[in-house]
Amino acid sequence: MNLTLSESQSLPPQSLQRWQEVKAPHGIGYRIKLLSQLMGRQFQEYLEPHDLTPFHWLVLCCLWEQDGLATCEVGDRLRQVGGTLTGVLDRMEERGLVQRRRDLQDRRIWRIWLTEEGQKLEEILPNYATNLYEKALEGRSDAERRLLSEWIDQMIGNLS
Amino acid sequence: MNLTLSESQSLPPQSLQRWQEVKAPHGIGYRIKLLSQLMGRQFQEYLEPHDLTPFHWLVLCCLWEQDGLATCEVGDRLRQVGGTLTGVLDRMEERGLVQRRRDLQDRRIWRIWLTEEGQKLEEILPNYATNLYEKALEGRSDAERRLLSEWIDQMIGNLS
DNA sequence: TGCTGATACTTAGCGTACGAAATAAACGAG
DNA sequence: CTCGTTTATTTCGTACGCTAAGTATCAGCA
Repeated sequence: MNLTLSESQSLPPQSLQRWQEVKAPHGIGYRIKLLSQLMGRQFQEYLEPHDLTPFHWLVLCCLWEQDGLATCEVGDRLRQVGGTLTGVLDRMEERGLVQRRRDLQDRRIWRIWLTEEGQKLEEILPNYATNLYEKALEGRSDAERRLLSEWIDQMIGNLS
Repeated sequence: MNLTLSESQSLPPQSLQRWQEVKAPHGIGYRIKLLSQLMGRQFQEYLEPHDLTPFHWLVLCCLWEQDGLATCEVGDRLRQVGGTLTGVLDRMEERGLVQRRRDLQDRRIWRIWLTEEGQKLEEILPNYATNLYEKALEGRSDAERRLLSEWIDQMIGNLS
């Protein structure tokens, strides 16, 4: 079996389907996730003093944008499956950053709400998301920025 | 504490040290690792039929380039710490892809050697590494390619 | 020869990450 | 109103990925 790219078109339909049906992220969450992977250690060292993992911070970013998201909505934004979220949210709840409450209309849904501590952190870590992204584009012309931004989008699956 | 990027210069020296002392990768291994993260599922689906995880494939790439590497040399190329490698190599050995043998000169070192099956896979998965990287740059002009390539290098820590 | 520090690797513990199976709740057709 | 399907979440098992601590070996030096 030859797996060169010229043959990537002939992947079983199901595989392609699964790749394409990935939902578009809302906001800048996934880009940040990508960057946090790229930045690696350096990124963690910013968060360490606050006893936050990158993942915790990403969840907080989502909630700062809109509090009371459902677990699956957070998953959509961060492109994580439910199984992963469960453990992360467990630890965040234990750590006192968020609280889970059941949706009153649809009792299948658990909504995630920021605690007071979670809200406070937004002020302590201001604009970090934007700055992290900007740093990657630092010193680039507008044309270059557009290209890079567009390229990232293409790489992670033709996002809007 | 303000964590905007303008203050990233004032990180404790030790932290900066740790970030900068990351060793440069040999060959294209780390770029591929980066791309495999970006490509995500799609990438795994290529490897699945061969019962390979992306990590297994990366280790194989290193060994195809040079067989009989020490564990720490593989770690350098893939930018992984020893603790991570141990488990991965355990599974690869169990799976019959590689074999660990002690270095005769320096008995602290365990060298990783491809088994027959590991060697065969090189022919089954030809040029995939290069093609994966090329696909990301597909349809770009030379100038754009240079920029993107340069930018990736910058992002992952000023590689050579 | 025996001590000391460096080096290569393993072990342990924690936190992601995924898919698949299980559970619970909502919903639509008859 | 009930049955089967869909949807939201959790649980389970496996595989990274990191740090810190432990073990074995080497290498230099008195």
